[in-house]
Amino acid sequence: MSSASSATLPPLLRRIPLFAELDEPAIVRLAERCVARTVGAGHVLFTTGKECRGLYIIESGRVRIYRTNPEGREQVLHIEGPGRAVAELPLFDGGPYPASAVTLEETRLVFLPRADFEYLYRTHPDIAHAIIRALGRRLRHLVHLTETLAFRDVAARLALLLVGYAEQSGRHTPDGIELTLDRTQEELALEIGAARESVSRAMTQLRRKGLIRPIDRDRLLVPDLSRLRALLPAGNG
Amino acid sequence: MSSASSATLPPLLRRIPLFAELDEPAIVRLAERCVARTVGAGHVLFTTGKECRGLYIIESGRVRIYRTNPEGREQVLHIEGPGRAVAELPLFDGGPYPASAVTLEETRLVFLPRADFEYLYRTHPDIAHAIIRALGRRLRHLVHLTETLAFRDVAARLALLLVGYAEQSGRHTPDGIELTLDRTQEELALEIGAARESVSRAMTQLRRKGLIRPIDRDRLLVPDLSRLRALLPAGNG
DNA sequence: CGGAGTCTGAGACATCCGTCACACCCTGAG
DNA sequence: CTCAGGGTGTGACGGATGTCTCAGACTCCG
Repeated sequence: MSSASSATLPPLLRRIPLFAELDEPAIVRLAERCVARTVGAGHVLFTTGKECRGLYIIESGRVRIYRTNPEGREQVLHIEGPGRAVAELPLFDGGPYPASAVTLEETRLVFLPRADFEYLYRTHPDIAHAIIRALGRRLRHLVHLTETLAFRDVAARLALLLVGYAEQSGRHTPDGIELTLDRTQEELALEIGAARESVSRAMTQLRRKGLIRPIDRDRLLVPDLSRLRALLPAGNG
Repeated sequence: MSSASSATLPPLLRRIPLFAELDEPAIVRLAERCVARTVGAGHVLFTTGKECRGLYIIESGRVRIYRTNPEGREQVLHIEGPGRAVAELPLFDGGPYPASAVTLEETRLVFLPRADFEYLYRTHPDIAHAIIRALGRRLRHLVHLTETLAFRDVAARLALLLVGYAEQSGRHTPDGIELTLDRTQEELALEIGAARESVSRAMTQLRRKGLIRPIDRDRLLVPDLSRLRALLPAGNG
């Protein structure tokens, strides 16, 4: 962890979408209050029920937000990457963290204490609005996740996840959409609320149906996205 | 459906928490833009994916927010009652409705068109803040629902629901907490993402363990709330 | 009184999926 | 090269739960 009143912080803050439109004095003031820190993979930022001290903004790396049950099973709620903020919600309603957060890889974070965050969004309505949009995005995602968990079997949930990846980061090729799966089946399982073995079996199932084709260890091809999508709940992507 | 520029609307709006703090001119202006309507039970207000036209505020009655899958199964996301707003989310991000809404009983609604709502929350930061809190409440609820669906069996999910009812509307008696269950098992099943028969079985299970005791057709007694709560996921209520 | 409709409880059954167990593959360290 | 460790594929098994079916109870209405 390192103090962050250095001269390098303001331009860095400006690269964060949330703060992009702030004027220079606001950025400088912000930089004085922020603390930048770099943490390794697997670092727990906060856990369910703990009091919220401030806002985390991801500069680089990825953070997984999840809930655990008493038996240790885990359900991933969402994964946030560079430029995204984490834990805006408890800042607004003053409640505890509703979930836990852990870094997936080495991650550089900017931490903004709660009081300064409040000042910021009260003086800058655009920031408040941006935060509302972020909350909205998260709410939509959770609605979707809820339906997925409630209705679909493991193969469909996996298909849903793959469609998401394909749309987000897939590369179009003559044979279909190629995507890099930089996660283990264990991690996929946490995201769709299933056991690792079930994911393995679901993969096999999708492969047998010709919906996906492995290329090598961590890449696969989706020959026909629409066929994969056909397994999904209707009315969304 | 009836126009609502009558003199009765302003005091009515003031009873709604969201607008409680508005000054008189704002309330009057708001009343001019609102449309009040009364609809019967089972009226569908909007469905998943449809474009959002404005904000609904419930004056009396109850509205169920839910998602359906292609096979017709339904998952209730939440149920809102008098004083609550419905569908704030799409108003902020301009997206479609993430879920569907239907009235559970005869319900009186105030409808506020989107453009007027935007003007309102841009000119009244307190309103924006109240809306954020409402979104936050909903987000917390969904996080909780997600964990419940992902982790717990039907009996535990039912126990969770009953604890909620007991805390919200239970009457304390010498024998324990008495609560009126004004819903059929079918409705309970939709809320916890289960089949009607499973709810029936879970009820039996809870009864056998002495966690609940039926009083009559639609009332039951919870002799010891803490024992019921013990079935729940740890760390929340 | 009787009949229709709704709600509930319960049994039979199939299915999905989590868990346990184990074999195989690949990689990297020694 | 050899071996340990992580990731993956697969089989066996049992438990939870959805579906189907039916019976009994209650309400409403004539």
